[in-house]
Amino acid sequence: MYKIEFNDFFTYSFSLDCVIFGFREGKIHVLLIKRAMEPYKNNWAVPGDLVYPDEDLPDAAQRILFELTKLSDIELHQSQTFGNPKRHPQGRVITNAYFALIRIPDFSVEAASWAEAIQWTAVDELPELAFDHNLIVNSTYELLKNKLRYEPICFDMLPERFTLNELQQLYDFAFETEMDKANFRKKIKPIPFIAHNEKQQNVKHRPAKLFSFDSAAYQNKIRSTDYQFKM
Amino acid sequence: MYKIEFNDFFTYSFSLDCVIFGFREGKIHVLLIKRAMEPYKNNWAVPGDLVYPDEDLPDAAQRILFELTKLSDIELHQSQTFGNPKRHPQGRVITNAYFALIRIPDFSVEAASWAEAIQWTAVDELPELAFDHNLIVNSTYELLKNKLRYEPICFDMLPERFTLNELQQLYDFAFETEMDKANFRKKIKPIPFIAHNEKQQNVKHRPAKLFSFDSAAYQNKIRSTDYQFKM
DNA sequence: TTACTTATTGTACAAAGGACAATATTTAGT
DNA sequence: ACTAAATATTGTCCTTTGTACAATAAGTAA
Repeated sequence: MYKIEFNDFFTYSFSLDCVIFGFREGKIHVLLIKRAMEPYKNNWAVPGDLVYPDEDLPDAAQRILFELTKLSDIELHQSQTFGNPKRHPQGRVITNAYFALIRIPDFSVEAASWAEAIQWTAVDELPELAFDHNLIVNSTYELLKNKLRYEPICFDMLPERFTLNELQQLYDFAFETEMDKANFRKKIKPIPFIAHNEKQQNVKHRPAKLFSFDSAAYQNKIRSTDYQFKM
Repeated sequence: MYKIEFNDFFTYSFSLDCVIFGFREGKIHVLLIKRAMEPYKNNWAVPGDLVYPDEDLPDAAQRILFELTKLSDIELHQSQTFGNPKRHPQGRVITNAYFALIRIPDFSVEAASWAEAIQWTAVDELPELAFDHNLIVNSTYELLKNKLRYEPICFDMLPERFTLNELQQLYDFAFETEMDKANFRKKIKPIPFIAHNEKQQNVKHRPAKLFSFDSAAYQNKIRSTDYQFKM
C-alpha cells in the first residue's frame, strides 16, 4: 500500500473529496469533519484524501468513503474538479469531488483518527469550511439538485420505507417549493412504488401509508418503454 | 513561461483535453487532430495539453483552445475528469475534459506544429481515437446533449443568422428525433428571437426567414420571470 | 401560368399541470 | 361512544402544453 504525505517538498498532487449527502428532519444534510491537523486545523471540511499513484478515481472514492463511514457498495457520482493553484496553502493540489447519498440512520458516524469531530450539517446552514470546500459543497449540491430532477436517486437518502409526504418534503426542500399535496401525488404516479400494509408509527393524527421504491420495476420500465423519470 | 515535457522520469501529471463541437451539414462535429508524435503517433485525438503548475483550469482551457484555434473569449464548460491509471502508456496522467461550442465557418482550422492534420468529424462517425479519447468524446457529447436541453447553447454552434429549420435539424440530430415542424415551432415560441428582413439564399424553393437568438431579451426574461429554457 | 418544393400557420384533440374542494382515518378529550 | 383536531388521500374543474395532421403561402423552374 502506498503512503503519501504532505511534506516540505510537496508541490503538486491530486486529491479526492467526498461530499456525502443525507436527509433528516426535512432537510438535506452534508457530512462534515473537524480537522485535527494543519492546515485549517479545527476547521470543518468535507472528508478527502490524496489519490494513490496507481489508483483509479472510482476506487479512490470508494476507499475514502469506506475509511470514513465503513460503508461499501455505495453508488458514487463524479462531481466537478477544482484546480485553483491557490486552493491549498501547501502547494498545488487539484481535487476531484465525488458525491454519495446515504441513509443517515443506517450507520453511526465516528470521527476517524485524523478527524477531531464529525457531524451532519444542513446544506442551508453551512459554516465557513476549510480550503475551497464551501465552493465544492455548493457546486456539488447544485449538481445533486439537478440529478434529483432526472434520476430516482432521492430514494438513496430516504428510509427504505417512507411516506409520500417525506418524499415531498425532500423535493420541496431541494427545489425550494411548496407543492400542492394532491398535485404532487399526481406527479409521482408514474414512479413504480411498492405499497406496504404498514403505517407510520407514533404520530398523533391519521398515519400515512409506507412505500418503497420498486427498483426492479423501474429498471424494467425504462428498458421496455420510453418512460423517463422526471420531477 | 513553464515548459513541461514528457520524459523518462515522468510518472505523474495532470492534463486538459478540449472537446470542441461545431454544427455542419445537419450533424454535430468534433475537432480532431492527427498526432505527429508518440505515443499514438498518426492516431486521431482531441487536442489537449499538460496544465502548468500554477495555472488555473479555466485559464489552461482558454490557452489550449487559443493555441489550437486562435479563438479567444469562447465560453468553456467543464466536462468530466478521467483518471484511469492505465490511460496513458507513459505514466499516470489524470486529465480533465472541457468542451467548447464554436461556429465552424468562423475560423479556418490549421494543423499546429505538433499535429500532422486537423479535421472536423461528425460525432456519429468517430474513428478509433488515441488514449481513452473515444470515452472522453462520448461522455462529453452526452453532457452536451443534456445541456442542449436546458441551456440555450445551441446558438453558439449555429450561424449568427439561421433558419428555424436549421435549429430543428440540430435538435433532431442531437436527440435522434424527427419532430413535427409545426409542433417544433410551437415549442420554441417562448425563446426570444430577432426576426430579420432577410431570407435564405441560393435555394431552389421558398426561402426560409432568418433569425438570431436575442441574448439580451433572454437574459432579461430569465431574470424578471420564472421562465426556464427547455427543449 | 403551372407544377414542384419547402416554409409557415391553423385546427382539433389528448395529455399534463395547477387550484381547490371533499372525503377518510387516526388520536385525544369529553 | 361521540366529537374535535389534525393530517392523509382522493376527486373535480379548468388551464396549459403536447401531438397529429391538414391547409395555406412563397419561392424556383419549366
